[in-house]
Amino acid sequence: MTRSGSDIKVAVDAIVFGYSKQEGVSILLIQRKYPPFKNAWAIPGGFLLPDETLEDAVRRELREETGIEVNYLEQLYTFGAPNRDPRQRIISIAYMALVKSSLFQQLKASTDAENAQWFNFRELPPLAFDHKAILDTAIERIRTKIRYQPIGFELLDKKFPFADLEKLYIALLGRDIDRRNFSKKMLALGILDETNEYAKPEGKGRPSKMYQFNKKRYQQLEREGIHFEI
Amino acid sequence: MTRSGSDIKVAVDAIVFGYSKQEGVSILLIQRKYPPFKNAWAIPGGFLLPDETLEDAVRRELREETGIEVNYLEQLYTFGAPNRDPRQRIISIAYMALVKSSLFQQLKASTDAENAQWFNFRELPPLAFDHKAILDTAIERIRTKIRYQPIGFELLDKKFPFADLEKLYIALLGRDIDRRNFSKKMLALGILDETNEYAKPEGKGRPSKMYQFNKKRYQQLEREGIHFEI
DNA sequence: CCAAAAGTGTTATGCTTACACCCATGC
DNA sequence: GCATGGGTGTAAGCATAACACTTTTGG
Repeated sequence: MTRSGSDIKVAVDAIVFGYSKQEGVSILLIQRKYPPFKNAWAIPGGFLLPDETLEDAVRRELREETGIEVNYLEQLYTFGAPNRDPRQRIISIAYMALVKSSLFQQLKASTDAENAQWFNFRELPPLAFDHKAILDTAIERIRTKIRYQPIGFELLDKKFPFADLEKLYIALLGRDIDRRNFSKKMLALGILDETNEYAKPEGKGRPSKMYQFNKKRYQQLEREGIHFEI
Repeated sequence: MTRSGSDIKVAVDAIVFGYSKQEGVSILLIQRKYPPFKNAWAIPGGFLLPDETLEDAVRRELREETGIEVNYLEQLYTFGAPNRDPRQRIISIAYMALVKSSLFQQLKASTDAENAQWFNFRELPPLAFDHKAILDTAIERIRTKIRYQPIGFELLDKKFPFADLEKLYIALLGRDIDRRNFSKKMLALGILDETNEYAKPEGKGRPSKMYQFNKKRYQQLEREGIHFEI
């Protein structure tokens, strides 16, 4: 075993996804105030403290830099190329985070997060460091994962109109999906519960029933070895 | 951004898988010579040097500790709980590595790797640190991944009898698979090329044709968006 | 009553699964 | 010639994919 590693630093970064029917899928970026890459956009993140877990570090950095609280966090990949930061060797453990729709919309509206800003995931600005690669990895991950794990619900509110779920899938997958087949599959699995609430109609159109993700039921199916796939 | 991280060290660890028809799926472990966990078995690995890539570090450590050269390497997960090492904070970036069958069998035979040893993946000894968790992650990963990515071939030789491939799947998945359906699917995709060689019969039974993985064809299918699934 | 969005069933097709007998070799 | 492992096809069932009209609301 070779003993070394002393002047290598460890950081965490988080790709935060938000969603609303109007804005689509968005990603939270911050604008750098100092060189290198001064004024460029970057993924929020920072150095790991000596006694905190990786996840705690991510949550802390997000709080400090953007004021956000996420409700889903998943480790993505660790980026460690020797020259990814021009100043010194930094290993970055990247996480993917998801924010509930209502919170995302509040944040969109507020100006609290001084230099943080949401960008549609298809119209991203140039990014600092190797953050483009990190982001691509995250987008790839969420796209793949939404097809066989119920992470989409983490981007929606507790109760949501069915059409919002469908639009989320369309936005992420970048292609149309058949509404009938989609609802058939979702409802057949029993992981969606109908509520007796209705969405307030916005402008025109028939108001939709509100649905709710049934996590218990999902975990039950998971234990039985039943997987869904869209 | 919080500046810190100075006395956190970075290590890489590798879960090395080997396979032979006789031995089944095996994992390479080393026996620790010094405390903590003196004499306990552990996953090979060590500290990252200031200027090497993560993959280079893994390959170097494997060479140093076990004399092995792997032909497939994939980042698995990063383990960083504050107390995973009793001495100090160590972040470990774990990799999964695969070794070709013939090389695995050479290594089994040789005593070069003084304190390194292969263990069947179902009969593992108690492990040092959090290495059990790392190993479980790796086993889970290879099991899932072999079903939709052609990583099984990385454990076999360039040319192999079809039955070996089948046995590898049976060993990894831990259940029988239907020989006819399995070969139908594999051959239908065209990712396996028949050679005109035959395996030397060992003892009894009809000798089997040797097959070869057609990587180009697989990459072609991948580009066309066609996925296989066992 | 018109425009917009929600809600809902049926059929065809392809894929997956289940299943059993013959073949080539060594001893 | 027998024991061992290799090689092969077909039919049923199931899941997926394709497809369009009716309902409810606001204006």
